Amino acid sequence: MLKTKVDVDQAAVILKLLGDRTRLTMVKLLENHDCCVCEFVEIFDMSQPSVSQHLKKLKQVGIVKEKRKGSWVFYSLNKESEFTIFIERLLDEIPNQDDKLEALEKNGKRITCC
Amino acid sequence: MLKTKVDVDQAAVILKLLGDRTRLTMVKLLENHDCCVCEFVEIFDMSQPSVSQHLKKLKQVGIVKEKRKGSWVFYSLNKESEFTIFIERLLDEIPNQDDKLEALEKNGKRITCC
DNA sequence: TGCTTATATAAGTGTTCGCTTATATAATGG
DNA sequence: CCATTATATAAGCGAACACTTATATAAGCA
Repeated sequence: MLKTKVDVDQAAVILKLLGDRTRLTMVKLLENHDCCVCEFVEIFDMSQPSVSQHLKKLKQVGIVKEKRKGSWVFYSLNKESEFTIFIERLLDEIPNQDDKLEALEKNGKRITCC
Repeated sequence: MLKTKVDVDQAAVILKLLGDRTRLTMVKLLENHDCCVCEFVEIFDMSQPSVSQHLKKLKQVGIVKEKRKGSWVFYSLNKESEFTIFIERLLDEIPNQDDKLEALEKNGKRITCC
């Protein structure tokens, strides 16, 4: 049987993780694009360890997954999680953040990574 | 113009608040019923100050509102908040918690409050 | 008025959080 | 193999969090 609703405790865990400006923006960006760590470092103007730690938390509960390509590690939304529908509905309610990636593109910082 | 989406920063604040098992369950219960503080104390088996502090946080950002009736203070979902749609869509994704109120009712603890 | 019940606020405490710097690991290319 | 680049992990730290107990405020009632 397909589970249509997420348990309250599980939902609280997801919401707590997404209740952080940085992680919420990350996940919204990943809705439409795969991104590598160094791109997030640029976008959030944040140290690389800090970015890695945020991504690790998102990965631990299965919100995102990673794929290594050469020396880069690309992150993407995990579409097979039991929380996928819940998260996608949630992301529908917040505005697109792709302007942040476009800004990278203009600075040539998107291409150097990919 | 009606705002259909919630700003990322605002969304993060809401999600952080709802990213707590106790507060999320409270809000889900308030979706269908007004509740007073003492009922939450029973339901969550938690100290009265702790319950009051959770409700205060929810009130501060406008998620809930309060109305005094005699010596009791009843809390309800604030339907006029700019986050109302966002929150109601979110609550749609988690299961009804009314069994907790029904349990109170059976113990006669619901009536003594209302 | 004084007593009881309901709720709020204050203060203290251990835990979690998000960051930092330093270091380890992994892959690339000379 | 060595140097460089990308990423992960470890350790430390101040701030925020969720609780507690003690106390204050507010309403109801004898």
